[in-house]
Amino acid sequence: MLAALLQQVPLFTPDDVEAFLPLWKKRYTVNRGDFLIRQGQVEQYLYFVESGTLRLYLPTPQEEICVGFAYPNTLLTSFPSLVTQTPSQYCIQSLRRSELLAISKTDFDQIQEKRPVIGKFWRLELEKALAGKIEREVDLQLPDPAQRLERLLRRSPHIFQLVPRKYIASYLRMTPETLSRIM
Amino acid sequence: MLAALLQQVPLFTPDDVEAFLPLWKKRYTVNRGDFLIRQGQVEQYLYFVESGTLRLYLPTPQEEICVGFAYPNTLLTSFPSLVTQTPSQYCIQSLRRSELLAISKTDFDQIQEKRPVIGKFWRLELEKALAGKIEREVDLQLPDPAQRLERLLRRSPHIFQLVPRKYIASYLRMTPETLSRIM
DNA sequence: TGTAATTCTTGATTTCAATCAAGGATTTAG
DNA sequence: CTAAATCCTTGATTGAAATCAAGAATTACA
Repeated sequence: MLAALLQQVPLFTPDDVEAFLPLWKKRYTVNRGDFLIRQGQVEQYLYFVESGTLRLYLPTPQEEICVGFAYPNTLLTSFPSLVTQTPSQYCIQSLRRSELLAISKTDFDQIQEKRPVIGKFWRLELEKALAGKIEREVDLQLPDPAQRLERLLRRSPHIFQLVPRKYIASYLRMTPETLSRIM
Repeated sequence: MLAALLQQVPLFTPDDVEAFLPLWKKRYTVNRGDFLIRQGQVEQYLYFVESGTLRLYLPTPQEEICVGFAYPNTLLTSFPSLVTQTPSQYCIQSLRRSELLAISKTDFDQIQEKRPVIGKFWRLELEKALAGKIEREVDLQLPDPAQRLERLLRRSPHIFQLVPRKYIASYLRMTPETLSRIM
């Protein structure tokens, strides 16, 4: 599954894939409600979701602010913690039984040094992620809840099949009641 | 100025800097109100701000949504347009006389291929930018305007010296009146 | 430097989403 | 399969920020 995905990256030779794939050695199975990482822990892994659904959120005194979701074929990590090796602000919780593969930061850093093409792959992933966050930034600034919903429906309709509405509402910075009224 | 900054990047040898620096060959001077890029144009350059202040915004039928600022020693571009080579959604406007250096996308791509260390430099810049956007995403989701202001004051106090309040208000998704009342 | 343009502040009013509340639907898990 | 928990919907009310408005302060530039 990860294999299929990596094989389709045009940058990679079969040899690259063969070197990369075995580094994804940890297999995680997390049940509904379990945490992949909690606030305060330092992120050590980059994950690949094989099955299931997860939510990323920031716990605050007032509420849990949902900042993202992960589902099959997505990469997942507490990014700022991973790159700076500081305690994570965010929690990652599984919304159902989920299966993941993981590569450690050190293995990932090393193979990027050894194989520049994997460094380039990661650069392209970062570029995609950054462009996505810039889109998202605009979404969040739209003053009308219906507009925010519309943009999410357009860009990620599948989320509505996977994730309870209350989390989507938080992600769209509105209450579940408001989301219910405009859907 | 850019030279000083690049020399301080630990990754770079003097030879790297010598290869990189001359590619920043375009010099732009833009006056107050001038545009570096308008909606619909395809971004060709990565800019470095030598002096001045600029704002990045999304024009919408209802309002101009401010999504960022640039000031001396920052890199600047209409990022999604640059990486995907599609028309920019965003405008970049100068808020005062500003001077910039620019490197073309093609030159930048080429030197990253030739010198992996510059690819790595860019990867690290992307990681920083992405971590910053993730912080920003949380800032925008905070329901209380005073909290959003507080976080910006903490992280970027200098922009309050550089940028008219009305743009900062938009950036914080509130009206200038609200910002005035809570400052 | 003086004048026009722009930006900021403050007050009064309105609007729209949050909150509070309760019943109904769906999902989970034993 | 059933009970319990969770989640969603709908209505009534409240509250906080947007809007509207006007005057003051600041900044631009000729």
